[in-house]
Amino acid sequence: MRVRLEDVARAANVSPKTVSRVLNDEANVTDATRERVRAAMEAMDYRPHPSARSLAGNRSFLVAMLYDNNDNPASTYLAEIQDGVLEACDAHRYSMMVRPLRMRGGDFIRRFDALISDHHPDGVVLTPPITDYAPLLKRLRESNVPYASVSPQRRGKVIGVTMDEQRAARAIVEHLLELGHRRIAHVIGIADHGASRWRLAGYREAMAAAGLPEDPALVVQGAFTFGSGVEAARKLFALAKRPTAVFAANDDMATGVMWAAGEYGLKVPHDLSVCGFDDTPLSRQLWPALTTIQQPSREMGKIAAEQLLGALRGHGAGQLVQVPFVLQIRGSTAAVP
Amino acid sequence: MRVRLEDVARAANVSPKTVSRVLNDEANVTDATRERVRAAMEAMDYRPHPSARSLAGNRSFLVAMLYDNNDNPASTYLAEIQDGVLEACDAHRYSMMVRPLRMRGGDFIRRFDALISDHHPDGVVLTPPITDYAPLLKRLRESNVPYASVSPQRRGKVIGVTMDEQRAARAIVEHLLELGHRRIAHVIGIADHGASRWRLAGYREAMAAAGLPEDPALVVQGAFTFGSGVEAARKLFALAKRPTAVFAANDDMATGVMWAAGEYGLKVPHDLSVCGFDDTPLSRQLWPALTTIQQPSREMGKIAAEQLLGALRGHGAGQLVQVPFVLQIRGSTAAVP
DNA sequence: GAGCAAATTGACAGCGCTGTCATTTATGCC
DNA sequence: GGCATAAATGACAGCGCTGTCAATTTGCTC
Repeated sequence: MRVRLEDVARAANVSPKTVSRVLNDEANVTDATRERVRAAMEAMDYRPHPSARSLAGNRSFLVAMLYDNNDNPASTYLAEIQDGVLEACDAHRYSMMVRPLRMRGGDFIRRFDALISDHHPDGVVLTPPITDYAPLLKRLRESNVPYASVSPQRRGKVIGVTMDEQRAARAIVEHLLELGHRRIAHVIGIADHGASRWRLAGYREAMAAAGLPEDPALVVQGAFTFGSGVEAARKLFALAKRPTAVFAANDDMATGVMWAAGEYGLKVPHDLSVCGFDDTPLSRQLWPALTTIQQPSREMGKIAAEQLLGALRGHGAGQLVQVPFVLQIRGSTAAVP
Repeated sequence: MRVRLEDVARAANVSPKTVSRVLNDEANVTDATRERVRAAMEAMDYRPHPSARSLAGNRSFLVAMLYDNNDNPASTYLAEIQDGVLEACDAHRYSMMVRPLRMRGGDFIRRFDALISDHHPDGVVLTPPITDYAPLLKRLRESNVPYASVSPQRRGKVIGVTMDEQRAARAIVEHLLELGHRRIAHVIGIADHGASRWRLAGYREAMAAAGLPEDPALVVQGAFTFGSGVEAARKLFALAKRPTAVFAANDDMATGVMWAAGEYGLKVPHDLSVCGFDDTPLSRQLWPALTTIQQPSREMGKIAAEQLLGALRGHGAGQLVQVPFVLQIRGSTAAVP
């Protein structure tokens, strides 16, 4: 039979309420009592019943991770974030659920409300691009559900984790400039995503700093997908003055650019340097391997969850933590011929 | 304030217990009453409190999806399975949690027990290679936790979903044979995984059927990773009589083979045909794109979860459903020169 | 329409915990 | 040492449901 809190109380010779206090790390228990109760719990291998705790205490010990499964970023990125969130939740004995939540389609808010009333999460972790969906943020505040964001566009009072994507983008374009490239193209991601904006801004910043005026023909719209990278590249290769290097806003599109280069008989990196952003496993498996920006996604998921959990447990308000990036230089970029 | 079952009962002019019966689709409620209660629930947008239900009814409405995060298959594969499981759980108003569970390391069973006593899932979905880990299966039976498996090795009384991987492997090797290849190599996956065994068996079956004796030098051990594919390919390319085609047991290894081909100056598919297994998104993004076997992973996750949920809700015992595969012929395979 | 079995409905306790508030014990101060 | 105050502990109700079993209604037979 299951060991209940009452059994532990009897064994430690205290009231159930005191055991509950120890369980929840509450104040007003002498060290001696606390130790005795802890020992009893340990000895009996006591496991609190989550539903009972949740029902009586009016909280669920549940964190929901929300993602968009329609404009969603690469699944490996999400899987890594998820892994990090899970790790943090486990450490704090919270459980985690994942919720795909299609942003397009009018009933987004209704489905969010259903999530809340069906599962009562104590808090929510938002992943891009959901981090910036205003109606959702509004609803979260209204319903008083704490949340943390991974790479949100707006800073301010938001808690969670970011990386300086603009500086990273600038760094990768500077790498191309150092290799002697001047006609450097950029393939933009989905227009309103923060990732797209920052990466474009970093590109512009580096180009401007190098004294190169922007050539609108070299900045092409993409959509973060492989296919959109292929199409963007075709436009670029059809130009009279073709670029010598392309910086795509993510690895999938960069892969598309490399594919299109194959189509046009362009050798990477000899005839064309290509770089991406994200350092997906894929980027190491291409031939040649892709120069890109490594983002510590798993770590970012973990940090976002930790900020959320810290806030939930009243350890201060939580912050927006910034993590470093790494420029991964591989075979897809080389000096201009 | 939250709408409770009691409120619905009052509105429908019945006892709380009757509302509970309607909620749980129990027998012995007249159609008229049932309809009246349903209408009241609808009108009040009633949402049962999961913890209360769980506490009183001694079940959790929770399904746990277990995966191995150390020998784990490609993350996109798992992400798709997860998506399917989630879809099925949602449809039946169950919640889902994901649990990475490292198979190596002695405390596997202890961590599994912790999962059960911490979260009380009503059932478990197993993904490969965890599906075949005997100590776990034993423990599941002992603790009487229902489970469904995705691609289990053992058949018998197991419920879940499979694909005829041997026949699929045979089909892809037959495709190579039809292109005129005779020296066809195979790169094996991690030895004791069902996937590796079936795919090897299919390869052998096709070769034997074509009257080709097995050349041990052409069958190389890999480990399902990109790197192991590269290494396996180097061994193959170093042979005096190099193969004209390679069938790798998954796409990651096939990608490694293509990479190694680049190293050796071999053109795919002109000098070497390569094919894989799984149809990961990656396989379409290579140049040339990879001939491979498409597995309906998402669908498989959904089916496994449905079998489990069906069994949980007493709709019969559940079955082992077999799903079809599709041979995706792409640019990486061509006629022998 | 009485008599009986079967179907339907309801009363009530209790799942395992925590919130509230009362009670007991320790601590500090003159 | 006596008193005021704070810290520690406990009693008890109740969170929102469902299981058990008793009460009531319905349908059937003769």
